[in-house]
Amino acid sequence: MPELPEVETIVRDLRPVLKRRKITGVSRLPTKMRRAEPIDWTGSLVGLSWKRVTRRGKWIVNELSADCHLLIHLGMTGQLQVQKMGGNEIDHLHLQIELDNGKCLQFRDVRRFGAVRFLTAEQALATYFDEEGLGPEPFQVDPAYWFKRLNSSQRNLKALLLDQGIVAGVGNIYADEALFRARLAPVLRGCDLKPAQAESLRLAVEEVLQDAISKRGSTIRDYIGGSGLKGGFQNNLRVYGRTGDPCVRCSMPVAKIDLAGRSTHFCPRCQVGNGRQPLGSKEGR
DNA sequence: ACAGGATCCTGGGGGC
DNA sequence: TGCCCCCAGGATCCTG
Repeated sequence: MPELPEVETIVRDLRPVLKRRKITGVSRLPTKMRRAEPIDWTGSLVGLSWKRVTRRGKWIVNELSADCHLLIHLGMTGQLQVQKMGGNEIDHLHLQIELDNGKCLQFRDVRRFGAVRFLTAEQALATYFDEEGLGPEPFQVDPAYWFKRLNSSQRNLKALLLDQGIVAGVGNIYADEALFRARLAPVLRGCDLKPAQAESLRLAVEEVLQDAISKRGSTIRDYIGGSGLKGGFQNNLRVYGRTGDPCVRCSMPVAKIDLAGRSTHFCPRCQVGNGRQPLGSKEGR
């Protein structure tokens, strides 16, 4: 389930491989993808070449010539790799872009929760994400903005972290991990946050994402990097997927609840809820 | 405004 | 062995 660190890893892997490559053909079209745009993919893409590969939130941004952009969202099971042409047949291949060096960029997505968008020069990228309501990058969050966005909401912290309009790129794994690092209970409401707690959460989000990037992300199930390598951060997760294991700080068993429609892992003892106590913890006020 | 559920989608795993 | 059911969760939509 790729979140920001996994997407960043893929972007870094693909960047040198796609640099200046020209598109010579499109041999698999994303027609089975959900929300697939009914455009002429071959006519739009063939002849264009890569300028840069970047990332915005969980989106992979391919900057192409003629000011066009190919945006790819991996959803939950998306994989993006460059392979040699004529390899083994691959299941769930939804986009195959042939390159001028005998290789191809393959977008595979078993569950089709991902998305592919093509933007022409007229559909400027500069305004696209703003219009989509995507929030700031986690490493560029203004502390005043952060406190205001959180503190003006009655929603719980888990839901706020998952909201891509507040901060882009955080998913279920790193939301739980950031809350653990900040010692804040996921059920705590934004409006209950004190400024210092909001700030420690902001820093925890930055820190956990940075740590995960340095380990090439977490491979829980399907994720592989752009070079086919698995991530290494799954071994550093402190609460996600560790239900019942002793908390690394206080040895209380890690709890799992359903929150904001997602499985949510936390330590009931050392993640404080400012009075909002989920499972009989004695912490907080 | 917010919570919660349903939806999309498939493969893996547990239980029987 | 085989079958059924549940689970995973990114984003979006709908309802209460």
